[in-house]
Amino acid sequence: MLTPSLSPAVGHIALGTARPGDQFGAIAGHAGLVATEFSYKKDAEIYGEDEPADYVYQVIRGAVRTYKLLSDGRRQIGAFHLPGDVFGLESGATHRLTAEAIIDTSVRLVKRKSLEQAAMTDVAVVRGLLDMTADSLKHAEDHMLLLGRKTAMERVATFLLEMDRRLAVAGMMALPMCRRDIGDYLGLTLETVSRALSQLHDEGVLGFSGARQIVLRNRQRLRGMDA
Amino acid sequence: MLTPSLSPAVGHIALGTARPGDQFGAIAGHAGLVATEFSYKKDAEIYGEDEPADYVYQVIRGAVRTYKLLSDGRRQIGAFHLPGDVFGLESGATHRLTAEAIIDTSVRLVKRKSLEQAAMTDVAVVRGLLDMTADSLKHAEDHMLLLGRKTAMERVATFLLEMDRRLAVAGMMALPMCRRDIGDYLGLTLETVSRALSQLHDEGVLGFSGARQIVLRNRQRLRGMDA
DNA sequence: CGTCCATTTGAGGTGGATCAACCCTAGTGG
DNA sequence: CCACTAGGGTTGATCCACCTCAAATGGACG
Repeated sequence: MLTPSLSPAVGHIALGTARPGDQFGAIAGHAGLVATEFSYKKDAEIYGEDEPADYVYQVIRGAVRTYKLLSDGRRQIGAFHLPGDVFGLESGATHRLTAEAIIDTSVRLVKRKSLEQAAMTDVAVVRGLLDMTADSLKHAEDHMLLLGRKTAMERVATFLLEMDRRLAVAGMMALPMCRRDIGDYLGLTLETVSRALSQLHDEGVLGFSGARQIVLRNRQRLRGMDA
Repeated sequence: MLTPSLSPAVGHIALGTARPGDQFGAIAGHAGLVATEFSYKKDAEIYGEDEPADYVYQVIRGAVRTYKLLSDGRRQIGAFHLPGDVFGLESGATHRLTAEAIIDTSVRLVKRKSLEQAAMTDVAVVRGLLDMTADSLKHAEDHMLLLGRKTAMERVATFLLEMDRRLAVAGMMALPMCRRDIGDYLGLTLETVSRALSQLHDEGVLGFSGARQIVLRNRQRLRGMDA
């Protein structure tokens, strides 16, 4: 992992200007918490599985994938983290997934120690951490249902609706990730993802302008497909 | 859902005798928290998906499954809860999975409101809730890898090692759940689970004394199979 | 304009699902 | 105490959704 403190891109800013809806909101107001900014190039590792969890991160710009690997290289992406999302929050001492920048990405990070310090005296801080962890758990529970029981088409429909909700601007979404990432998120191969998207395109449910620029033309239909 | 307060089986006990390793440990010491005991018959629903989350539960005796359903009845069990385990802990207002007793089961429960009250003033309580939620998240992350990327045999091997760790006594485990439950936990059919177990039996990796009494004869081999 | 990688599309294979008996065993009632 | 029954479990045969392997196409960038 790159060491943030050695980077020329580092700057120090005080947390305390929480925007509405900011996931850092609950902890941002705490005096004394200092956030550092840092940037990662496409495909750069932010932290590795089982590495010490010394920082907590928030995406400012770009996109991050967190995943687990099996010994033979099979990969399961647990979540995509988009601007505003917090990731890398752990209860134990180490990270349980690897985090990588999907595209050039900027993150804000705070020292885990200082967060623990703040949490020791401020109930609102711990409460904020609890809510963020509970959000991750909710996502994981929904995703277990998808991975264990949904068909390929249902998985892709669910994915499209999730991404539409999280990153659509003006009815259009620009996916940061490739087909292989989508497959590894949905428990499918990249070919199966591609075929499902092609079929949805043929049926007029979505439109492409470039493989990663997608506009949903029939959300209702898609909701009906996600089981 | 049955209403605990109407049950004849109800009794009131003060939390405060935390055993070492008790998952309730961090919150049990808090003065004023009252736990109620309650029992459920085999297959009884403890709470339903989207019902108000008014209580948090701990298994005393028996076993609980928590699951999500798709509209056509496909089911994904997210976790099995065994004696000592806490379940039903939510950040939002409602439960996100359904909970059912697998066999006759006793639970301890505390009012969510009183927990929130305690959490408001006591950092240790929130911290306890955070740690328990983080444990659930860790399990969910591991399970996503299993559901998305492991083969049937790898899933069953992982399941056996998990149950061995959690409920083996004297090298033997008594599974409380049927093959269908195991399948719905692992994202497989009950037939596939049965075939995998039979194969492991034929290979001498495990022994049966009744379909649900299993003894692992070669844990190392099993660990090698769980990928 | 050419190169490279992502994506699409095609053809064929397969792991696990489905459908269908059959078997075991715990529980029940005679 | 044993025959009967029902529900859980096993096993077999077949099917098919998705994977694998392979090739063609396309789009971004130098």
